[in-house]
Amino acid sequence: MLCLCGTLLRMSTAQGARARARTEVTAAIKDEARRQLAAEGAAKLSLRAVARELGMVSSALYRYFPSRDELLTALIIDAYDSLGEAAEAAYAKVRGESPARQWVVVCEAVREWGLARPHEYALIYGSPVPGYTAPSTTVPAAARVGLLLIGIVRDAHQDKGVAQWKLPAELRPEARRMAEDLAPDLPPAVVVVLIGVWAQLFGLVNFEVFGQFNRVVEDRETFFRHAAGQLAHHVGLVYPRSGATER
Amino acid sequence: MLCLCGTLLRMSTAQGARARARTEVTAAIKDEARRQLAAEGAAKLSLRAVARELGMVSSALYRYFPSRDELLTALIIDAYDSLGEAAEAAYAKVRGESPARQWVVVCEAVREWGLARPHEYALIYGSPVPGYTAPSTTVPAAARVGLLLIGIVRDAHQDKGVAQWKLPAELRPEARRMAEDLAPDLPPAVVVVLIGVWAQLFGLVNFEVFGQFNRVVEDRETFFRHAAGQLAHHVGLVYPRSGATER
DNA sequence: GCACAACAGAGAGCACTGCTCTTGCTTTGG
DNA sequence: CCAAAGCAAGAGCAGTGCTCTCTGTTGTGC
Repeated sequence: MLCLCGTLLRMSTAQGARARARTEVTAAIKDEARRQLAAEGAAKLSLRAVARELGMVSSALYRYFPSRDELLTALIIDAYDSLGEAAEAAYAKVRGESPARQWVVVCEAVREWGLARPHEYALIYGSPVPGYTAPSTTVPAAARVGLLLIGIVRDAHQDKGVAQWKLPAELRPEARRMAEDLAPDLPPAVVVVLIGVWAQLFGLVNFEVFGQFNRVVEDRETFFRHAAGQLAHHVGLVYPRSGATER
Repeated sequence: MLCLCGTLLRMSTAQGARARARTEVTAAIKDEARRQLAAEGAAKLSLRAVARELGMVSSALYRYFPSRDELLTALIIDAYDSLGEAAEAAYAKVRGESPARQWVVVCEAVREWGLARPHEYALIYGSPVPGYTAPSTTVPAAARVGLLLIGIVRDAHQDKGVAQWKLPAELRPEARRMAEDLAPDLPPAVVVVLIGVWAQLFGLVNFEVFGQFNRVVEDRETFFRHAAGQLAHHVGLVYPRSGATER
């Protein structure tokens, strides 16, 4: 036990030359893979090409990633983390401001991240590429943006309460379940709307990143800000200036 | 001119044995490709495997589709059409009923179509697979569901008017533009919300089809019906029983 | 300090892919 | 009836993921 702890500690802090080289090569592989991903898309990402570009033979690459799909999942996790970081950074900049503004700013950060890296975005919010389901190792990284959005609503709720909708009876048990799992301190009705709005946000970003808005929406930034504001309104966050949109 | 017309007419009505064989083989190829698509996903769809299964040699297949990507775009168009047909069929069944109900029923049809054929759904609403942008030949087929939704709102509007939101000033020019292109007979504010809701609908379906709701939403059908109802509410369609959801 | 094990890279090779080109054969239209 | 066009087949090229074997190298326990 203690011995194992010691080993782990030593490996993570003062790693030997070999271990360091390993992490460096691993990082180099992921970097080059990310470059190819950005250039050509996930479909054309090739292990051999990555190896070639790195000046090593393709079989050597399998010492670091047991398969192409494993490389891809590593990139997926990194992408989730990068997106989460971008969202959290945007959130940090508006910490003191109104919940609605925080919400819109985080949404815009997600959108901008996706527009800047369409292929990485496609990796995580497009169709799942490798097999069928993304391995469960991606779950924690994937949850970051969602948790951030929940946090914003939670703060607003603890502050002065959020407007909430009345749920139809058939949805109430499910709503209770979801609230218990995700945010026990929030009213079930809010959690239900939140989950829906979460998906809808990525619907908006998807359509823009994947070009479905081409020749439909022109001034997409303004449009998105408006839509994100409506989503905020929908989860009960109200703009201080009494609503940018109203009946 | 006349001669050409005659030729075209003859080709489309009483096509020769060769032409018939060609359309038959083309259909068989697409069928087999669709089968493999459903079984393994777009990434593993292989021209050679399709040819093998059909008992022909791979090079022969290039007489019918000039490349793998062309085959895929053919499948994409078919998928759009199939989805559009499903949506229109669902719409036809509730023609006389309230706009809100029509809306929800069409949304549910989209969801069910996607859940039944996740890979075909991924082809059209997931990340664009072939190169970068889907060729413009897919546009008309792609618009069917959107036009159907617009139609529902238009009918409701002509009937008794729909509730509409006040737009912020910065969005008004863009709103006018969008309304002019898509539905000149609808108020710009409605069109803006409609486009947003259109994207949000597919955000909901995306998350469900691609498994983002796994371990988050359990009773997904009820949840979706509720969310679709809220979207209807959002575009100004109101339930006859004074709203399934209210403040 | 040294032997042994774990590791890293190289190369060959397998089965597969998309795609091209050439070669015969069949159908079709003038 | 015959040239032209359409079709299938086969060989072949360049590329892919992945495995296996074979060398060196590096780190570790005795």
